[in-house]
Amino acid sequence: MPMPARVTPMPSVRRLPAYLRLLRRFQEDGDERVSCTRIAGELSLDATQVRKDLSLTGIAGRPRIGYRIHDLIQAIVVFLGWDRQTEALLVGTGNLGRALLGYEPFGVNGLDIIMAFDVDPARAGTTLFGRPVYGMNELSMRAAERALRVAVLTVPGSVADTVARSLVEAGVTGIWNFTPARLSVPDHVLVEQVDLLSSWAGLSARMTRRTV
Amino acid sequence: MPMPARVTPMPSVRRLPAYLRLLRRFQEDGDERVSCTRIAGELSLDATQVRKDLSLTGIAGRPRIGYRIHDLIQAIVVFLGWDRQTEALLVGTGNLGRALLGYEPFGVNGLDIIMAFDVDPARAGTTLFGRPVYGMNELSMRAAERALRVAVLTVPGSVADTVARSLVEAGVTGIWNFTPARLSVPDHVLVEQVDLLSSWAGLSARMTRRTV
DNA sequence: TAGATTGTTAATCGATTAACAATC
DNA sequence: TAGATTGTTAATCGATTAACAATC
Repeated sequence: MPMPARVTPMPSVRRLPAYLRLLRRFQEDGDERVSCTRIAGELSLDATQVRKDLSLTGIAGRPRIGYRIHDLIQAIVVFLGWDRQTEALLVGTGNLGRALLGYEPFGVNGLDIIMAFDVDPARAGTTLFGRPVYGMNELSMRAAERALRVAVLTVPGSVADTVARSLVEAGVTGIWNFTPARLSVPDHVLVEQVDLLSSWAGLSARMTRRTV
Repeated sequence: MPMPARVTPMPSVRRLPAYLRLLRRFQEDGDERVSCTRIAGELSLDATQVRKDLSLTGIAGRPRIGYRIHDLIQAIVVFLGWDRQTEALLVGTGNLGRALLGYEPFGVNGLDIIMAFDVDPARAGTTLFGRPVYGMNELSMRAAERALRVAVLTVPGSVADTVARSLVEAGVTGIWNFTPARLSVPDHVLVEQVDLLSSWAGLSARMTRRTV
Protein backbone atom coordinates (compact mmCIF):
# COMPACT_ATOMS: atom_id res chain seq x y z
CA MET A 1 0.00 0.00 0.00
CA PRO A 2 1.54 3.31 -1.08
CA MET A 3 2.20 6.02 1.49
CA PRO A 4 -0.35 8.87 1.49
CA ALA A 5 2.72 11.02 0.76
CA ARG A 6 1.49 14.24 2.33
CA VAL A 7 3.48 16.81 0.38
CA THR A 8 3.96 20.35 1.55
CA PRO A 9 2.21 22.87 -0.69
CA MET A 10 4.98 25.20 -1.88
CA PRO A 11 2.68 28.22 -2.33
CA SER A 12 1.98 28.01 1.40
CA VAL A 13 5.68 27.76 2.23
CA ARG A 14 6.40 30.81 0.11
CA ARG A 15 3.82 32.88 2.00
CA LEU A 16 5.40 32.14 5.38
CA PRO A 17 8.04 34.93 5.19
CA ALA A 18 5.28 37.52 4.71
CA TYR A 19 3.54 36.22 7.87
CA LEU A 20 6.85 36.28 9.69
CA ARG A 21 7.53 39.88 8.76
CA LEU A 22 4.06 40.94 9.84
CA LEU A 23 4.18 38.99 13.10
CA ARG A 24 7.51 40.55 14.01
CA ARG A 25 5.98 43.97 13.43
CA PHE A 26 3.02 43.10 15.67
CA GLN A 27 5.44 41.85 18.30
CA GLU A 28 7.39 45.11 18.18
CA ASP A 29 4.10 46.92 18.67
CA GLY A 30 3.68 44.98 21.89
CA ASP A 31 0.93 42.58 20.73
CA GLU A 32 0.88 39.10 22.22
CA ARG A 33 -1.87 37.41 20.24
CA VAL A 34 -3.24 37.61 16.74
CA SER A 35 -6.07 36.07 14.76
CA CYS A 36 -6.00 34.74 11.22
CA THR A 37 -8.68 37.25 10.40
CA ARG A 38 -6.31 40.08 11.24
CA ILE A 39 -3.35 38.58 9.39
CA ALA A 40 -5.54 37.95 6.36
CA GLY A 41 -6.81 41.52 6.46
CA GLU A 42 -3.32 42.99 6.57
CA LEU A 43 -2.07 40.88 3.68
CA SER A 44 -5.29 40.81 1.62
CA LEU A 45 -5.52 37.05 1.86
CA ASP A 46 -8.31 34.63 2.74
CA ALA A 47 -8.47 33.84 6.47
CA THR A 48 -8.94 30.13 5.81
CA GLN A 49 -5.85 30.15 3.66
CA VAL A 50 -3.83 31.79 6.43
CA ARG A 51 -5.10 29.13 8.86
CA LYS A 52 -4.08 26.33 6.48
CA ASP A 53 -0.68 27.90 5.90
CA LEU A 54 0.04 28.33 9.60
CA SER A 55 -1.08 24.80 10.42
CA LEU A 56 1.81 23.62 8.21
CA THR A 57 4.19 24.61 10.97
CA GLY A 58 2.34 22.43 13.46
CA ILE A 59 1.29 25.35 15.65
CA ALA A 60 -2.19 25.38 17.19
CA GLY A 61 -4.35 28.39 17.92
CA ARG A 62 -7.24 28.67 20.33
CA PRO A 63 -10.81 29.37 19.24
CA ARG A 64 -11.92 32.87 20.11
CA ILE A 65 -8.36 33.78 21.18
CA GLY A 66 -6.15 33.27 18.17
CA TYR A 67 -2.44 32.44 18.15
CA ARG A 68 0.36 33.50 20.47
CA ILE A 69 2.60 35.65 18.31
CA HIS A 70 5.80 34.51 19.96
CA ASP A 71 4.99 30.83 19.43
CA LEU A 72 3.89 31.42 15.88
CA ILE A 73 7.11 33.22 14.96
CA GLN A 74 9.13 30.45 16.54
CA ALA A 75 7.17 27.75 14.69
CA ILE A 76 7.60 29.44 11.30
CA VAL A 77 11.29 30.04 11.89
CA VAL A 78 11.85 26.39 12.82
CA PHE A 79 9.73 25.13 9.92
CA LEU A 80 11.78 27.11 7.41
CA GLY A 81 15.06 26.03 8.99
CA TRP A 82 15.78 29.64 9.90
CA ASP A 83 16.49 28.88 13.55
CA ARG A 84 20.10 28.19 12.64
CA GLN A 85 22.21 30.16 10.14
CA THR A 86 22.78 28.36 6.84
CA GLU A 87 26.25 29.13 5.58
CA ALA A 88 26.38 29.60 1.82
CA LEU A 89 28.78 30.56 -0.94
CA LEU A 90 28.12 32.87 -3.86
CA VAL A 91 29.52 32.56 -7.37
CA GLY A 92 29.75 35.61 -9.61
CA THR A 93 30.46 38.97 -7.99
CA GLY A 94 28.85 41.13 -10.69
CA ASN A 95 26.20 43.72 -9.91
CA LEU A 96 23.61 41.23 -8.80
CA GLY A 97 26.05 39.10 -6.82
CA ARG A 98 27.30 42.10 -4.89
CA ALA A 99 23.74 43.22 -4.20
CA LEU A 100 22.94 39.86 -2.65
CA LEU A 101 26.15 39.88 -0.59
CA GLY A 102 25.01 43.21 0.80
CA TYR A 103 21.36 42.28 1.29
CA GLU A 104 20.88 42.69 5.03
CA PRO A 105 17.56 40.85 5.59
CA PHE A 106 19.27 37.53 4.85
CA GLY A 107 21.18 37.72 8.13
CA VAL A 108 18.10 37.69 10.33
CA ASN A 109 16.44 35.08 8.13
CA GLY A 110 18.83 32.21 8.40
CA LEU A 111 21.15 32.87 5.47
CA ASP A 112 24.82 33.73 5.83
CA ILE A 113 26.77 34.04 2.60
CA ILE A 114 30.26 33.61 3.99
CA MET A 115 32.40 33.63 0.84
CA ALA A 116 32.27 34.52 -2.84
CA PHE A 117 33.98 33.35 -6.01
CA ASP A 118 34.69 35.04 -9.33
CA VAL A 119 36.43 34.12 -12.58
CA ASP A 120 38.21 37.45 -12.66
CA PRO A 121 41.62 36.81 -11.04
CA ALA A 122 41.84 40.50 -10.18
CA ARG A 123 38.99 40.08 -7.72
CA ALA A 124 40.53 37.14 -5.91
CA GLY A 125 41.99 38.19 -2.58
CA THR A 126 39.63 41.13 -2.15
CA THR A 127 36.63 41.29 0.16
CA LEU A 128 33.02 42.40 -0.44
CA PHE A 129 30.89 43.42 2.53
CA GLY A 130 33.46 41.74 4.72
CA ARG A 131 33.34 38.43 2.85
CA PRO A 132 36.44 37.05 1.11
CA VAL A 133 36.43 36.65 -2.68
CA TYR A 134 38.33 33.69 -4.10
CA GLY A 135 39.25 32.52 -7.59
CA MET A 136 37.23 29.72 -9.16
CA ASN A 137 40.14 27.30 -8.74
CA GLU A 138 39.66 27.42 -4.97
CA LEU A 139 35.94 26.62 -5.08
CA SER A 140 36.13 22.90 -4.45
CA MET A 141 38.64 23.21 -1.62
CA ARG A 142 36.98 26.12 0.17
CA ALA A 143 33.48 24.67 -0.10
CA ALA A 144 34.60 21.34 1.31
CA GLU A 145 36.52 23.03 4.12
CA ARG A 146 33.36 24.64 5.48
CA ALA A 147 31.06 21.83 4.33
CA LEU A 148 28.92 24.35 2.43
CA ARG A 149 25.69 22.94 1.03
CA VAL A 150 24.03 26.03 -0.43
CA ALA A 151 25.25 28.13 -3.36
CA VAL A 152 23.92 31.41 -4.73
CA LEU A 153 24.47 31.52 -8.49
CA THR A 154 24.87 34.96 -10.07
CA VAL A 155 27.07 34.26 -13.07
CA PRO A 156 26.21 34.98 -16.73
CA GLY A 157 23.60 32.55 -18.03
CA SER A 158 26.02 31.20 -20.61
CA VAL A 159 28.29 29.61 -18.00
CA ALA A 160 25.64 28.81 -15.39
CA ASP A 161 25.33 25.12 -16.18
CA THR A 162 29.09 24.57 -16.16
CA VAL A 163 29.47 26.34 -12.83
CA ALA A 164 26.52 24.36 -11.45
CA ARG A 165 28.35 21.12 -12.23
CA SER A 166 31.41 22.32 -10.29
CA LEU A 167 29.17 23.25 -7.38
CA VAL A 168 27.61 19.80 -7.30
CA GLU A 169 31.05 18.20 -7.41
CA ALA A 170 32.05 20.42 -4.52
CA GLY A 171 29.23 18.96 -2.45
CA VAL A 172 26.56 21.62 -2.90
CA THR A 173 23.01 20.21 -2.66
CA GLY A 174 20.97 23.40 -3.03
CA ILE A 175 21.43 26.06 -5.70
CA TRP A 176 19.69 29.43 -5.63
CA ASN A 177 19.80 30.20 -9.32
CA PHE A 178 19.54 33.86 -10.34
CA THR A 179 20.47 33.12 -13.95
CA PRO A 180 17.85 32.41 -16.62
CA ALA A 181 19.59 29.13 -17.49
CA ARG A 182 17.92 25.81 -16.62
CA LEU A 183 20.45 23.75 -14.73
CA SER A 184 20.89 20.04 -15.29
CA VAL A 185 21.83 18.67 -11.91
CA PRO A 186 21.35 15.28 -10.21
CA ASP A 187 18.05 14.55 -8.50
CA HIS A 188 19.42 15.07 -5.02
CA VAL A 189 20.32 18.68 -5.81
CA LEU A 190 17.55 21.23 -5.24
CA VAL A 191 17.32 24.28 -7.48
CA GLU A 192 15.38 27.40 -6.64
CA GLN A 193 14.92 29.66 -9.64
CA VAL A 194 14.68 33.45 -9.52
CA ASP A 195 13.88 34.69 -12.99
CA LEU A 196 13.84 38.48 -13.32
CA LEU A 197 12.66 38.42 -16.93
CA SER A 198 9.81 36.08 -16.02
CA SER A 199 8.67 38.60 -13.44
CA TRP A 200 9.09 41.52 -15.83
CA ALA A 201 7.04 39.58 -18.37
CA GLY A 202 4.28 39.28 -15.78
CA LEU A 203 4.15 43.03 -15.30
CA SER A 204 4.72 43.98 -18.92
CA ALA A 205 2.07 41.67 -20.34
CA ARG A 206 -0.51 42.91 -17.86
CA MET A 207 0.29 46.51 -18.68
CA THR A 208 0.21 45.88 -22.41
CA ARG A 209 -3.17 44.12 -22.27
CA ARG A 210 -4.83 45.79 -19.34
CA THR A 211 -7.54 43.12 -19.18
CA VAL A 212 -5.00 40.34 -18.63
CA MET B 1 -25.24 38.02 -20.56
CA PRO B 2 -21.80 38.17 -18.97
CA MET B 3 -18.71 37.99 -21.14
CA PRO B 4 -16.91 34.63 -21.07
CA ALA B 5 -13.99 36.73 -19.76
CA ARG B 6 -11.18 34.66 -21.17
CA VAL B 7 -8.39 35.54 -18.77
CA THR B 8 -4.76 34.99 -19.59
CA PRO B 9 -3.17 32.37 -17.35
CA MET B 10 -0.25 34.12 -15.66
CA PRO B 11 1.84 30.96 -15.24
CA SER B 12 1.85 30.69 -19.03
CA VAL B 13 2.85 34.33 -19.44
CA ARG B 14 5.72 33.85 -17.01
CA ARG B 15 7.09 30.92 -19.00
CA LEU B 16 7.27 32.92 -22.23
CA PRO B 17 10.68 34.51 -21.51
CA ALA B 18 12.23 31.05 -21.14
CA TYR B 19 10.85 30.10 -24.57
CA LEU B 20 12.12 33.35 -25.99
CA ARG B 21 15.62 32.78 -24.69
CA LEU B 22 15.68 29.24 -26.08
CA LEU B 23 14.26 30.26 -29.45
CA ARG B 24 16.86 32.98 -29.85
CA ARG B 25 19.56 30.40 -29.16
CA PHE B 26 18.08 28.08 -31.79
CA GLN B 27 17.94 30.98 -34.23
CA GLU B 28 21.60 31.79 -33.59
CA ASP B 29 22.36 28.14 -34.31
CA GLY B 30 20.74 28.64 -37.72
CA ASP B 31 17.53 26.71 -37.09
CA GLU B 32 14.38 27.89 -38.86
CA ARG B 33 11.73 25.65 -37.36
CA VAL B 34 11.08 24.01 -34.03
CA SER B 35 8.52 21.65 -32.53
CA CYS B 36 6.88 21.85 -29.11
CA THR B 37 8.34 18.44 -28.42
CA ARG B 38 11.84 19.85 -28.74
CA ILE B 39 11.13 22.97 -26.68
CA ALA B 40 9.51 20.85 -24.00
CA GLY B 41 12.49 18.52 -23.96
CA GLU B 42 14.98 21.36 -23.54
CA LEU B 43 13.05 22.97 -20.70
CA SER B 44 11.75 19.79 -19.05
CA LEU B 45 8.13 20.76 -19.61
CA ASP B 46 5.09 18.98 -21.01
CA ALA B 47 4.73 19.39 -24.78
CA THR B 48 1.01 20.08 -24.50
CA GLN B 49 1.72 22.81 -22.01
CA VAL B 50 4.21 24.42 -24.37
CA ARG B 51 1.61 24.28 -27.15
CA LYS B 52 -1.00 25.92 -24.91
CA ASP B 53 1.45 28.59 -23.80
CA LEU B 54 2.50 29.45 -27.35
CA SER B 55 -1.08 29.58 -28.59
CA LEU B 56 -1.56 32.50 -26.17
CA THR B 57 0.42 34.67 -28.53
CA GLY B 58 -1.93 33.81 -31.40
CA ILE B 59 0.75 32.10 -33.43
CA ALA B 60 -0.10 28.92 -35.38
CA GLY B 61 2.14 25.99 -36.10
CA ARG B 62 1.81 23.38 -38.79
CA PRO B 63 1.24 19.70 -38.04
CA ARG B 64 4.32 17.59 -38.75
CA ILE B 65 6.40 20.76 -39.33
CA GLY B 66 6.25 22.77 -36.13
CA TYR B 67 6.62 26.53 -35.76
CA ARG B 68 8.74 29.04 -37.66
CA ILE B 69 11.21 30.27 -35.06
CA HIS B 70 11.30 33.80 -36.44
CA ASP B 71 7.52 34.16 -36.31
CA LEU B 72 7.34 32.63 -32.87
CA ILE B 73 9.92 35.02 -31.43
CA GLN B 74 8.09 37.94 -32.99
CA ALA B 75 4.73 36.79 -31.61
CA ILE B 76 6.07 36.37 -28.07
CA VAL B 77 7.84 39.72 -28.18
CA VAL B 78 4.67 41.48 -29.32
CA PHE B 79 2.51 39.64 -26.81
CA LEU B 80 4.72 40.72 -23.93
CA GLY B 81 4.89 44.29 -25.20
CA TRP B 82 8.62 43.92 -25.72
CA ASP B 83 8.55 45.13 -29.32
CA ARG B 84 8.91 48.69 -28.03
CA GLN B 85 11.11 49.83 -25.15
CA THR B 86 9.20 50.67 -21.98
CA GLU B 87 10.85 53.59 -20.25
CA ALA B 88 10.90 53.25 -16.49
CA LEU B 89 12.22 54.97 -13.41
CA LEU B 90 13.86 53.39 -10.39
CA VAL B 91 13.58 54.52 -6.78
CA GLY B 92 16.29 53.58 -4.29
CA THR B 93 19.87 53.31 -5.52
CA GLY B 94 21.09 50.90 -2.87
CA ASN B 95 22.84 47.64 -3.72
CA LEU B 96 19.80 46.05 -5.33
CA GLY B 97 18.77 49.21 -7.19
CA ARG B 98 22.22 49.59 -8.69
CA ALA B 99 22.27 45.94 -9.70
CA LEU B 100 19.01 46.37 -11.61
CA LEU B 101 20.26 49.57 -13.27
CA GLY B 102 23.22 47.58 -14.52
CA TYR B 103 21.28 44.45 -15.50
CA GLU B 104 21.95 44.17 -19.22
CA PRO B 105 19.28 41.67 -20.30
CA PHE B 106 16.56 44.27 -19.65
CA GLY B 107 17.69 46.30 -22.65
CA VAL B 108 16.98 43.57 -25.21
CA ASN B 109 13.76 42.65 -23.43
CA GLY B 110 11.80 45.84 -23.66
CA LEU B 111 12.82 47.57 -20.44
CA ASP B 112 14.79 50.80 -20.30
CA ILE B 113 15.31 52.28 -16.85
CA ILE B 114 16.12 55.83 -17.85
CA MET B 115 16.44 57.57 -14.50
CA ALA B 116 16.82 56.87 -10.80
CA PHE B 117 15.88 58.59 -7.55
CA ASP B 118 17.31 58.45 -4.05
CA VAL B 119 16.59 60.10 -0.71
CA ASP B 120 20.28 60.73 -0.15
CA PRO B 121 20.90 64.30 -1.41
CA ALA B 122 24.56 63.41 -1.94
CA ARG B 123 23.57 61.04 -4.73
CA ALA B 124 21.47 63.59 -6.61
CA GLY B 125 23.28 64.91 -9.63
CA THR B 126 25.40 61.79 -10.08
CA THR B 127 24.91 59.09 -12.70
CA LEU B 128 24.76 55.29 -12.44
CA PHE B 129 25.41 53.18 -15.53
CA GLY B 130 24.88 56.33 -17.56
CA ARG B 131 21.50 57.11 -15.97
CA PRO B 132 20.95 60.33 -14.02
CA VAL B 133 20.13 60.13 -10.31
CA TYR B 134 17.74 62.75 -8.91
CA GLY B 135 16.52 63.70 -5.45
CA MET B 136 13.07 62.56 -4.36
CA ASN B 137 11.73 66.10 -4.65
CA GLU B 138 12.14 65.92 -8.43
CA LEU B 139 10.21 62.65 -8.80
CA SER B 140 6.84 64.06 -9.72
CA MET B 141 8.22 66.57 -12.22
CA ARG B 142 10.66 64.22 -13.94
CA ALA B 143 8.18 61.36 -14.19
CA ALA B 144 5.55 63.59 -15.74
CA GLU B 145 8.06 65.10 -18.16
CA ARG B 146 8.76 61.71 -19.73
CA ALA B 147 5.28 60.32 -19.09
CA LEU B 148 6.78 57.38 -17.23
CA ARG B 149 4.29 54.64 -16.35
CA VAL B 150 6.54 51.97 -14.82
CA ALA B 151 8.57 52.20 -11.63
CA VAL B 152 11.10 49.82 -10.13
CA LEU B 153 10.93 49.98 -6.35
CA THR B 154 14.13 49.14 -4.45
CA VAL B 155 13.80 51.20 -1.29
CA PRO B 156 13.79 49.86 2.30
CA GLY B 157 10.54 48.04 3.09
CA SER B 158 9.72 50.55 5.82
CA VAL B 159 9.21 53.41 3.35
CA ALA B 160 7.94 51.38 0.40
CA ASP B 161 4.27 52.18 0.84
CA THR B 162 4.91 55.91 1.19
CA VAL B 163 7.07 56.00 -1.91
CA ALA B 164 4.46 53.95 -3.78
CA ARG B 165 1.86 56.63 -3.07
CA SER B 166 4.17 59.28 -4.53
CA LEU B 167 4.69 57.14 -7.58
CA VAL B 168 0.96 56.75 -8.14
CA GLU B 169 0.50 60.50 -7.77
CA ALA B 170 3.23 61.00 -10.33
CA GLY B 171 1.23 58.96 -12.82
CA VAL B 172 2.87 55.54 -12.47
CA THR B 173 0.48 52.66 -13.22
CA GLY B 174 2.83 49.70 -12.83
CA ILE B 175 5.17 49.06 -9.91
CA TRP B 176 7.83 46.37 -9.89
CA ASN B 177 8.15 45.93 -6.16
CA PHE B 178 11.42 44.43 -4.89
CA THR B 179 10.59 45.25 -1.27
CA PRO B 180 8.81 42.77 1.02
CA ALA B 181 6.14 45.39 1.80
CA ARG B 182 2.60 44.94 0.50
CA LEU B 183 1.64 48.14 -1.28
CA SER B 184 -1.79 49.67 -0.97
CA VAL B 185 -2.41 51.27 -4.34
CA PRO B 186 -5.54 52.06 -6.35
CA ASP B 187 -7.06 49.31 -8.48
CA HIS B 188 -5.75 50.73 -11.72
CA VAL B 189 -2.14 50.35 -10.54
CA LEU B 190 -0.53 46.97 -11.21
CA VAL B 191 2.01 45.60 -8.76
CA GLU B 192 4.48 42.84 -9.57
CA GLN B 193 6.12 41.45 -6.46
CA VAL B 194 9.64 40.03 -6.29
CA ASP B 195 10.18 38.59 -2.86
CA LEU B 196 13.69 37.33 -2.21
CA LEU B 197 12.85 35.93 1.21
CA SER B 198 9.88 34.05 -0.21
CA SER B 199 12.21 32.39 -2.69
CA TRP B 200 14.82 31.66 -0.02
CA ALA B 201 12.05 30.13 2.09
CA GLY B 202 11.23 27.82 -0.82
CA LEU B 203 14.79 26.56 -0.99
CA SER B 204 15.45 26.50 2.73
CA ALA B 205 12.27 24.61 3.65
CA ARG B 206 12.95 21.98 1.00
CA MET B 207 16.52 21.54 2.20
CA THR B 208 15.44 21.35 5.83
CA ARG B 209 12.77 18.73 5.17
CA ARG B 210 14.19 16.85 2.22
CA THR B 211 10.83 15.17 1.54
CA VAL B 212 9.05 18.51 1.05
C1' DT C 1 -24.08 33.33 27.61
C1' DA C 2 -23.19 34.94 22.85
C1' DG C 3 -20.30 35.15 19.35
C1' DA C 4 -15.59 35.30 17.42
C1' DT C 5 -12.38 32.16 16.08
C1' DT C 6 -10.21 27.66 15.18
C1' DG C 7 -9.76 23.32 12.62
C1' DT C 8 -11.45 20.46 9.10
C1' DT C 9 -14.23 18.63 5.50
C1' DA C 10 -16.46 19.68 1.09
C1' DA C 11 -16.95 22.52 -3.05
C1' DT C 12 -14.94 25.32 -6.36
C1' DC C 13 -11.62 27.01 -9.30
C1' DG C 14 -7.75 27.05 -12.34
C1' DA C 15 -3.71 24.87 -14.20
C1' DT C 16 -1.59 20.77 -15.89
C1' DT C 17 -1.71 16.60 -18.28
C1' DA C 18 -3.93 12.97 -21.14
C1' DA C 19 -6.46 11.61 -25.15
C1' DC C 20 -7.34 11.95 -29.84
C1' DA C 21 -8.96 13.69 -34.35
C1' DA C 22 -7.07 16.63 -38.03
C1' DT C 23 -3.27 17.52 -41.02
C1' DC C 24 0.84 18.04 -43.42
C1' DT D 1 1.77 6.62 -47.54
C1' DA D 2 3.04 6.53 -42.61
C1' DG D 3 3.73 8.90 -38.80
C1' DA D 4 5.13 13.13 -36.33
C1' DT D 5 3.02 17.07 -34.87
C1' DT D 6 -0.66 20.48 -34.10
C1' DG D 7 -4.90 22.07 -31.89
C1' DT D 8 -8.54 21.08 -28.86
C1' DT D 9 -11.53 18.74 -25.73
C1' DA D 10 -11.74 15.93 -21.54
C1' DA D 11 -9.66 14.21 -17.27
C1' DT D 12 -6.79 14.93 -13.52
C1' DC D 13 -4.51 17.26 -10.08
C1' DG D 14 -3.64 20.66 -6.64
C1' DA D 15 -4.66 25.02 -4.52
C1' DT D 16 -8.09 28.18 -2.95
C1' DT D 17 -12.36 29.20 -0.94
C1' DA D 18 -16.80 28.02 1.32
C1' DA D 19 -19.32 25.74 4.89
C1' DC D 20 -19.82 24.45 9.46
C1' DA D 21 -19.22 22.00 13.88
C1' DA D 22 -16.28 22.53 17.97
C1' DT D 23 -14.60 25.57 21.46
C1' DC D 24 -13.12 29.08 24.37
